[in-house]
Amino acid sequence: MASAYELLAERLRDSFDRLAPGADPVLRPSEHADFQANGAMALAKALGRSAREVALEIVATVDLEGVARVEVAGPGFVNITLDADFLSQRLSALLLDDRLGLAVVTPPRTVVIDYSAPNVAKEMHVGHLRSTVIGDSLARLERLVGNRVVARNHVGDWGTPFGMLIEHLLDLGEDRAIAELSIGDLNAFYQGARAAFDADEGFRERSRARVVALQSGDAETRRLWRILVEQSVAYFSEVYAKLDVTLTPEDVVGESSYNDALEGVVADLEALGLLVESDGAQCVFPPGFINRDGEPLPLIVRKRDEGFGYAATDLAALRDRVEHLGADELLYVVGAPQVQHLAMVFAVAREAGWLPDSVRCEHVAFGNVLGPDRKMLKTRSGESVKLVSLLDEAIERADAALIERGADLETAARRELAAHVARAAVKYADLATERVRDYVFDLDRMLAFEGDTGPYLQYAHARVRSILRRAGEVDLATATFALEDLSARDLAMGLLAWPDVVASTLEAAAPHRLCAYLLDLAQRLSAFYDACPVLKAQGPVRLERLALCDLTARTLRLGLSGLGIEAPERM
RNA sequence: GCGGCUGUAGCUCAGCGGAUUAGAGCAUCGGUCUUCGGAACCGAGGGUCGGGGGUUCGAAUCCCUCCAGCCGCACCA
Repeated sequence: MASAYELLAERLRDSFDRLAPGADPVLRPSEHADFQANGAMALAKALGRSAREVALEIVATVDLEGVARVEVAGPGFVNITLDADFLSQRLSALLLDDRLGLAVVTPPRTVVIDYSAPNVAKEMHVGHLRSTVIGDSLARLERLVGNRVVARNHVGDWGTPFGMLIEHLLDLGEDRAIAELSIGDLNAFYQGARAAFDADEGFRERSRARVVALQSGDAETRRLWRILVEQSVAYFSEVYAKLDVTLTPEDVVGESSYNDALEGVVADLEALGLLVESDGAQCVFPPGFINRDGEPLPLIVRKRDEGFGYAATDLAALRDRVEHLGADELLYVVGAPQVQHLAMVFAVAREAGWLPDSVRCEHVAFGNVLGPDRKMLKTRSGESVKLVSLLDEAIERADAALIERGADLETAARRELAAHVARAAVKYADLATERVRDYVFDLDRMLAFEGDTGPYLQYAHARVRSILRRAGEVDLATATFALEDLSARDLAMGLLAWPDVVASTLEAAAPHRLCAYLLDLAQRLSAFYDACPVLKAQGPVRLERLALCDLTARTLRLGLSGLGIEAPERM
């Protein structure tokens, strides 16, 4: 089923097209009408006629019989107001639709989403929060519209630090090292290794030798390395569970997975004539990238010491995703500082023919999480903050808030609810502002149960669910929608917007649009049941109101699920 | 130096190919309803949309320029 928006857009395009082939209207929701269509001014110019005349002609020719009323509103635009019957029909259709009007993409597209990407034997910190939460929301939404999602957790499991980490593991003894890693004390482990490396020349030498052994495939070294990887991945899984994120160990495809493909990347670039030697390194110079001296900037594929840089790994991963996974879309949920690097990787991949124009490839960049001082979030001692400790603190505070509000629950149930609320608070705060901006991590603000927060949305849902529970078993399918009260009509318009919001959110890879929509919907809901008592009403009016409540509850729940946020029945 | 991102109400932020009076949340003030869960609703005050130019009938939005903050600019990923 096409959304009301799509239907209007199509009819309008027909009308514009009749006046001037190829003319394209802009349609958007408006405060002054249900929708506003712009573009008559441009059309008038192209035709050499007056804007008003053209607008009148649009009104006369657009075929919205039985759908909407169109009227001239200003020099370059027209207002569109949906007919009550049409609205009512639409709502009735939604009642029978689990997806609330959301169309399934056919045929499904394969969307590869690269997100989270923590480092082995290194603590997850708030920087990983953003990639993980944003990536997971996009993954959930892509699945919701019927696309096939391949999550790739590009874990940092290779490179020179592993010489040092393996030697440290041996110094501690395997059992103790595993014990340290398995309780999630990755900071202590990593810093222990770092300290030994900085202090002890002998350790440094052993580390260097160990890197060589690792890279040459020495069996015992590989075994030790695997311990580090497995312990870390197990720990990451615990964090993902605590965050309620859909990533699994199967999604972990670390940097090392591409080792065997790196030679091929270099050889193929060479064969394509793209490879240039510069200062002993093998480079590609994609056009348009300049260094600080105004000279072309290289993407270093192979270093002077014959080692491969991360550009080679990224290129190998990209090839794999297009050639073997059959990606139609590649999304890289990676921090904003990597813009130039990724732009260069994409440019080289396009040049090499590894990334066809038909494949959408996007760096889903995001800004930093800041502390109250508006600088990068750090502990008092200057270390980065452990992600789990932030989550644990959020849960404690949510629990305290529930107790304070007199939550009538067993302890275990209350603790579980607190975890739901805490996740909602943290995730919503992360998702609700435009990705590329930095934001301040402030638990007080996030956990407020009023205003623009995750818990508020959960509350709105729980409250409307409570009304529906009290109403008992009712057959809503027979509801009809008169929408006599303005607040009911506003709510209905909000419900109809759902599919378009999802589409727009995915198009821009911008979950904050969905956040804004859900908040707006919750506000329309409040206004509605303030003005329209549900359970006190009788007959068809009661049925209509119950149906609106039901649709809103389902939209909130489904929308929150797309953000990775649970919608509890009670709270 | 070059490039990128950010700059909108006291605070936190929306504003998605230009369009009617620039919106929301928090905070402040006032009001409503003998509360279908008040974690409510309605309203008011509060804005040189960083500054300045330009394009346009019309600019927070497009172009140029300047200012401020952050980030990146060859072998660590």
